[in-house]
Amino acid sequence: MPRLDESLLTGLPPFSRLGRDQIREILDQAASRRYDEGTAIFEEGFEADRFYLLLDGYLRVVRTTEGGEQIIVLHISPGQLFGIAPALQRNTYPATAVAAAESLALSWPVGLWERFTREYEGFATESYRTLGQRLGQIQDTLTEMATQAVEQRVASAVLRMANQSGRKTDEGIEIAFPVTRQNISDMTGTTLHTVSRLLSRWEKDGVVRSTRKHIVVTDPHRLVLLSDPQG
DNA sequence: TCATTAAGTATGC
DNA sequence: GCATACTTAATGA
Repeated sequence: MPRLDESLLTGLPPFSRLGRDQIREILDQAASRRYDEGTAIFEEGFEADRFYLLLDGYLRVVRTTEGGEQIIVLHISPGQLFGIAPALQRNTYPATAVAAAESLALSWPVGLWERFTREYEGFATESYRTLGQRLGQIQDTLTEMATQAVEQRVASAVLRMANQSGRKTDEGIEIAFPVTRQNISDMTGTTLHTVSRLLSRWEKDGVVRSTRKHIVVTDPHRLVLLSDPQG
């Protein structure tokens, strides 16, 4: 395995307080792997033998119901830790992580978790901050699901992806990874047909522009209004 | 208001 | 040319 460059981790929150030598130590123990779009990094219920950091790409965190339907719980962006089951005192992964685009991740054996939190200043704090933020986001979507109409939920989901991964283009804010209507319906608890109809209408109204697996938010402000029940 | 069924077109390997 | 993505209309809970 090629030696990993220290610049991969410098500046990332979990490691920002560490010196060069410590970053070197951490990298020397890491495995680095590339994942094709659609590949699972790990699966729900399986033994959590490693924890991960996403260097490049985007992930969908997915849970499957008894009925076999998929629910997209959240997305992971570059620089974020994921699969941190040890922080939850778990020995199995609570969800499946799937590469939404071609992705690159580092990973370490769970056995190192305890040492990381003990020896690397800021690592524990950042991990729990990440968990807290995710819990907050999950709670938000949960309340949204229970209280808001479909159009508001879909608008929020699209905005969330645009905010998290959006890159600005002359057209507007472009979601940086491939998303299907089905994916969005898996995030919002509706059907792909309803999502398709909404996107078609929004496109006609000049709020978004979309082609297959690709969405650009051309009028973010209008979309924010659409996500608001008062509209 | 929204899911379901159904029947079609478009797109990309 | 085939699978996958997407669109649209009709129907009914």
